[in-house]
Amino acid sequence: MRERRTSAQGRESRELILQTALEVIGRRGFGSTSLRDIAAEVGMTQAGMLHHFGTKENLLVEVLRQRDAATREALAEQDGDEPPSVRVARRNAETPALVHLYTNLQVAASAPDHPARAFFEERQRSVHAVVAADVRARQEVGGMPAGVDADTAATVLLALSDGLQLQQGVDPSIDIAEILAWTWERLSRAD
Amino acid sequence: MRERRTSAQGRESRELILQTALEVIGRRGFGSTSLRDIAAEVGMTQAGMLHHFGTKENLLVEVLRQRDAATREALAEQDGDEPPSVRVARRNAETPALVHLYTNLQVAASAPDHPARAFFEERQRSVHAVVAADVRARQEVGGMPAGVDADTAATVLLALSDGLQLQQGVDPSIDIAEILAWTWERLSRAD
DNA sequence: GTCTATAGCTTGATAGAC
DNA sequence: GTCTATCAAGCTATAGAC
Repeated sequence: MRERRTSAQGRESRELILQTALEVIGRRGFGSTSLRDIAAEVGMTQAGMLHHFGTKENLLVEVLRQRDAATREALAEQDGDEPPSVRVARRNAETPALVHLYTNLQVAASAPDHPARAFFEERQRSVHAVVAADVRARQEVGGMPAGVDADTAATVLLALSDGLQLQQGVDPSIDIAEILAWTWERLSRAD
Repeated sequence: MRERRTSAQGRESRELILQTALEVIGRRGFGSTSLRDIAAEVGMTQAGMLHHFGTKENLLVEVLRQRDAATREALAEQDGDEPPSVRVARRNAETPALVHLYTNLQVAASAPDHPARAFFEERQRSVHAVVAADVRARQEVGGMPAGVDADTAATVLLALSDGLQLQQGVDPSIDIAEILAWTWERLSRAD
């Protein structure tokens, strides 16, 4: 029983750290947030946090990993006829801090030797696969013209999502889901 | 004459610094390039460089400013029927370092108090205006259906460009101009 | 206009006690 | 699992000589 309790506490610490990290980054901005800043808010020291995650990048990647898992679950639920890209965008609009973290970390991970690079490579592949599969499924039901290449469409939808998130950093008035839906609608027009 | 010569030398120093900054960032990556790194390659000290630009951000923004000016000139030249977004993408493909710098600096400028924020706000406005005007011009000639809202189309094309650049950081195999042309073609289909 | 020297700060990470 | 203490390194920016 002791082991169980210990392990549960450990899990709670991790949860608290991840959640707080996101909060602080949202408030101070990615570039101005240090491990110390997060630790202070958690009520722990920098060293204490690193005991759980090893490095800063591990910690941040873990935030995104958890979010991705939650997003997959949310997508599994039935919800009208909207494509995944639009549904995810609506969801993300509720958590701007997460979008900020995602964008910043991905850009940093462009460096060939960045520790988070592998995560983003894999993530890009898997997300692309989901979106492309959705397009193909709709083509079989006639919801999307067969003339549209599913992989290209997926690339467009995903890049558009990322680009809108990037632009939103500078111009917060952009409504990402709306623009995505507009684009989706244009792509769906019969040839 | 002395004044003329002095000023000309100053201009040459600035040029050399800007050019070298881009080279070094391309080689080492944005996140791993310090003023010292650039200065070393220029054959000058960090302090010497700051005499010309004041701060690091000023220097980097100046690189983008010059590039923007050159791009505007290039766009003015006649060149087939391709829309500005595609032409610019083809041009950018020749200078990946510049795309890397642009993307990184823009993300960093998302922070509300970042010194480069104003530059990107203004830039976004002006680029949007150019692209939207191009769409409207084509609508008058019949090259683009009137049912397409020009501002929305411009937002899509620009965000798509940015997003593709972002993704290219992780997956260099993406052909940005091709995807943009594909999207442009789909948007141009008559209603 | 360029240099030397350095201030002044922040950072991520580690060692070792408890 | 968490803390204290500290390291080693890095950075931008500035002061002042030349």
